[in-house]
Parts: sequence; structure tokens; C-alpha cells
Amino acid sequence: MVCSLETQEGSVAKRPIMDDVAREAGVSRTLVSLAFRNAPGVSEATRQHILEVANRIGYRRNMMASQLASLSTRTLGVILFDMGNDLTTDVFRGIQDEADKLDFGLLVGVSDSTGKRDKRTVEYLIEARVEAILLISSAMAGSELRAMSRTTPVVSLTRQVNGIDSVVCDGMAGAQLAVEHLVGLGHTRIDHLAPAWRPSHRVTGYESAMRKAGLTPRITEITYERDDAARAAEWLLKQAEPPTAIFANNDIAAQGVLDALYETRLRVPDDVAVVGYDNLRSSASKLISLTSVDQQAFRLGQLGVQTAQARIAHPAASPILRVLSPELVIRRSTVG
Amino acid sequence: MVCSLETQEGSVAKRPIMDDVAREAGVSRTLVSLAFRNAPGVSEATRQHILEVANRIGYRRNMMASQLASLSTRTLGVILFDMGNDLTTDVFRGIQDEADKLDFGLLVGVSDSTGKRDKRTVEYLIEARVEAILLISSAMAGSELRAMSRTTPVVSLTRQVNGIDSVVCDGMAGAQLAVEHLVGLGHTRIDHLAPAWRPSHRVTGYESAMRKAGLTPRITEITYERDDAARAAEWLLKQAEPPTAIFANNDIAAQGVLDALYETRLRVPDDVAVVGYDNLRSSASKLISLTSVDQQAFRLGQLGVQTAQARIAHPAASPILRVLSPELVIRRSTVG
DNA sequence: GTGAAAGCGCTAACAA
DNA sequence: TTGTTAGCGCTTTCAC
Repeated sequence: MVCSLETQEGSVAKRPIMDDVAREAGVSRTLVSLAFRNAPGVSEATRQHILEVANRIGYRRNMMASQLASLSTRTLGVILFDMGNDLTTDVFRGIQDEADKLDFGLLVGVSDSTGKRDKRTVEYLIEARVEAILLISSAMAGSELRAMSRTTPVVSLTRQVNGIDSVVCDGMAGAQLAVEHLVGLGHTRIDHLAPAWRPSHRVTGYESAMRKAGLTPRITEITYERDDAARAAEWLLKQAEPPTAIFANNDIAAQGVLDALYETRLRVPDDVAVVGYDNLRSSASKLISLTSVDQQAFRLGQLGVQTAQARIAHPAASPILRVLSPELVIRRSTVG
Repeated sequence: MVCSLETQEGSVAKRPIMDDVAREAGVSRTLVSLAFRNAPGVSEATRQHILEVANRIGYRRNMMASQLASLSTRTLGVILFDMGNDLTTDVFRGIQDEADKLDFGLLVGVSDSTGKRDKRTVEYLIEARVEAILLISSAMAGSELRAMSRTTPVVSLTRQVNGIDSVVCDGMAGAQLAVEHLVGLGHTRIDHLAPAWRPSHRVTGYESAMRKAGLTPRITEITYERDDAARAAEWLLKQAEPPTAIFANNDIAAQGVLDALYETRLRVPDDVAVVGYDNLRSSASKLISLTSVDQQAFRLGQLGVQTAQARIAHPAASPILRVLSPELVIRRSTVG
């Protein structure tokens, strides 16, 4: 016994530690440690006994201590930039699913789309020594991410970043699906609504599909605000040659367009057809019923974890890019 | 020097630790520690110098080590049971806001509504030694929560649990607001859709408001599925005395009701008025435009953190209950 | 402001 | 299986 005379018997009731379990169970502390890690070297009977005693006296392993001692956390950090978005949720579920399978813990950092919390959130995960950081739809600067990745592996999900492992869904193919669908329905004036700041695969896909169909691409810049898309749609519909179909860069925008069409008493899809992107759950509701491109979010999350694992195993390998194929979900906003 | 001859100069590039910063900056490790904690006892110039050196050599504090040594985490655990729900998001933002102010860290556990992850998530937070656990809209059994709270303080948000600190919005008042609004519009056959399993303040409020107006309460049990609410509404509308207004227990259900009304070609609000509860963002869209009861989610989150803090300071005090007042947001689903 | 010493609760390596 | 010995990287205390 080195230093155990000071055990407090009353008042504050300190949390039991491993030594307490060992003493109570009549075994060595080493054995308790092994038992809790499901490590070999403990007979099944002893393990059961230890766990039972531990449970009885209310022992809980101290994560900080064990991670510190083992010099490994086996934990992945996940940063949510738009918690509340279905896409984020689905991707996260995929991450959770795969992390369970591969026995990784998850540490969740919640940032927001303003970018104000980005730095703090990243710092937090690094201080917790996560082995890799997964970003769900981040808007962080590529340079910043590349800098980060020199210390801790970074995997970007849903958005491709040069020099950073990325798992994305093919935006070009998705946009092409959308356009081809509309072209197939006979539309010729198909406008695209897209945010400005990013060289976008979706925009490229839209343009190429339009050209391939012998049509003229017409792109209007919007922000990520639903109302902004609504205003843009209203404006478009007042032009000389108004669109007969609007393909919005994302479902929020598309729903904004539907709002505008509702206001202007135009019928969907007869007067104007609408296609979105992301296939949010709300887009499936009967009132909205928006045709949309699905990104396979769950699978994206799963692959993200696999990618992180690969990166952890081979820190110096060249950047990984995994691209999934999108799927068009057809609803009443295009087919009456 | 005790043991520093083994510093690896090549290959793997170990993460720098405090000693490295101290040596590089020409100060004691103690001082570095103080500097990083913004503790008194370091001149401003020295602090700057230390932080700068640390930054230069890429030092990051090890959270596990510091928490272990200091024997305190100053961290609150937050469990999300329905990430993706606006209500959850808003409550979380409130928690984040107040945690920042009070200088608490946040550790997020993500469970789901099935309850399968509940135990793991809680274990995780306890192993990380969070000082209290905040639950956002949990459906966990009260007995289980009371058991938990014997080890770690628990605060339940949006749902009142006996014997557990709870911060909620007055469900009875909310339901009364809804009913009074409908009564004021002249409705007399006002049906309520509510999930069965829980003695609910909303149901009580609905009943009492109905009785106060001299009307007969009519309650139909539903699940939390949107479609289930839709089916329930369809069924109700086929009855001998169909409702002229439906007050749903939550916005998802209310939106399901709107789906059903759309299908049956009934006009809203002329044929049937609809009121929901939670005021989700989607309910504000022009297409849906659902009148709904708002729970002050952000404020709820803030108060949750304050409550946790109070509980940590006084572990033995009797259970705290804080009740906020709801607000009715009137939209086109009741007022054409 | 400094430096030494002790220790947080655990894991790891090894001899018994 | 067991105990022992060493840390992990940090905070804390205290004499200087």
C-alpha cells in the first residue's frame, strides 16, 4: 500500500477509481484494467466478477486518464457547420454507423455557417487529440484546411477541397440528371439559381447538360437565404422570356422558388417546373413535393470514416478523393 | 533534467509538449502553464512571448492531461436525441451561448429517438467526467434519469421530469393559447392529435381550455410519424361531425395534417384550420404557413446551462423547475 | 517570477 | 495471472 490511508469515509464520497475496484474484487489493478478493455489475459469468470464489483460500487473508467496513459484516443472529431440540416444529420448518422463498426469514438464540435466558431471548434478537437477531423459541409478556406491537415488529418465531406481528403457526391452528374430530366419533359428555358462564390460542379454540370441539349444556360446568382431565392425567381418570371423550369442549387433555394410561385399564383409544374438539390426530408412532404437530387448522405458519412482511417494508417499518402453518384428523386414539382 | 535525452530529432516528429515551449521560450514550465490558463503571476510581456513561441513550434495544450491534473473538466455534456430538429438546434444554440458566457466547455453526445444509443451516450459523457448532463427532449425513463442524477447532475430540457432539474416551456399555457385562438375564430369542433404514452401538459391544457369555452374535448392518439398524423386527420374528417379545426401536438404532426388536407382537396383554413406546436422553421414557409406555438427554445437552452451551474454549486438542493411562457405565432393555416 | 516534487487515474512492460 | 515500476502531460504547492 503506497498511499491509501486518506480514503475519505464520509461527506464528499469521492468517485471510486481502479484501485478501489481491485481491492473490492480481490484482484490486481492490472487485471481490472485488462478486464475493462476486454483485453486478453483475464479469465471470463474473473472478468465478470470484476465488472460486477465495479458496477456495484459505481466505478466508471476515467477516459482522460486512460487516453493519456495509452497515448491514443481512437477518436475522430466531427464538425457540424449546419446542424439542423437534414443533409448534415444523414451524413452524421453514416459517420456514427461506420465509427461504431471500426471502433472509433466520436467527438462532436458544433460550429455554424457564419464561420465565427470555426477556429474554436477546431482548437477544441485538436486539444482533445482526435486522430482525424471530419468536416460536414464546411465553408472553411482551403488554405486553412491544408494548414490544419499538417497537424491532424482532415477529411472534407460533401465538398471537395484541393489537397484535402474529400468524399463527395458528383455534383456535375447530379446537375446533369436534373437538366436531362427537365429536357426530357420538353422544357427549353431552364434557368439555374446558384450561389456565386464557389467554382461549382453543379453549375458546370448544368451548363454542359444545357449545351448538350442545344439550350442556352442562364444562371442567376443567389445567396443561401430562402427568401433570396424567392426574390430571384420573382424577378426571373417578370423577364421577357421567363423560364418554364427552374433548377435551384439546393432544396432550400428551391423551396424559396416554390414560395414565390405560390405568391404569384403560378401553377407547379404546369406553368413552372422546379428541381432542387439535396433531397431534404421536407422536400418529400406532399405540400412541397419537390423533385430533387439525392446525395447519398449516409453513405458519404460511412466513406468519410473509412477515409479517415486510411489516412491515419498512411499519413503521407497522396490526397484521397471519393466520388459517389447522385440519384434524381422525381416528385410533383416537375411531373404533375 | 530527468529524462530528456531521447528526444527524437527525425522521422516521426512528436507533438511538442509544455517542456518544449518552456525550453524554447527560456522560462519555467510553471510559467507556461500559467500563461496558457490566463492565470495571474505572469507579466503581460512574458505571456505574449510564451504564446508566440508556443504558436511557432506548433504546441497545443493537451486537454486530457490538464483536466486530469486539475481534477476538473468544467465541461457540460449535452445529449441530442433528435439532431436535425429545429427545436433541438435552437435549444443547443442557447446552451452554446450561455456556456460560452459562463466559460463551460461542451461535450456533445448524439443519441436518437429509438433509445438504442441512450446508454452508450450517457456512459461516454460520464467517462469524460462532464460536470452535468443536459438532455434536449429526451424520452428516457424518469427512473433511469433519477438513477443517473445520483452520480452526475442531470438537467432535462423541454420535458419536465419528476425529481430532475427541468427547464420547460409551459405546455398547458401553450395549448390554451392555441385553443383560445381557434375559439376566437369561431371554431367549435376542435380536435386534438397527441401521442399517447405521456401524461401531457398540452393535452391537459387543451382539455381545460375546451371546457372553459363550453366545448367538448376530442382527442385522437397518434405516433410521432408525420404520416400517422395524416392518416388520423383523414379518418377524423370522414366522421359524422368532422372537426373544423385540428390542433396537433407538434408541428410535424400538424404538417402531416396539412398533407392530408391537401390530398382531400379541403381548403385551409376555410374548411379546416390547423395549429401546430414547436414553431419549426419549415412551418414559416409560405407554402406551409402553419400557425404554431413557440417554445422559446434558445432561452430554454440558456436557462438550462444556468440551472446546471446552480446544481453543480449546490448538489444537494431540491430539484429546480423553471417554466417559460409560450407564444402563439399566427399564420395562414388559421387565418386566411 | 522560478524550480523541484508530488500526484491526477490510468496503461504498459516485465519479472515473478 | 500478479505486483512492481515507469511513465503519459499537465496542475498544484511551496520554498526560494
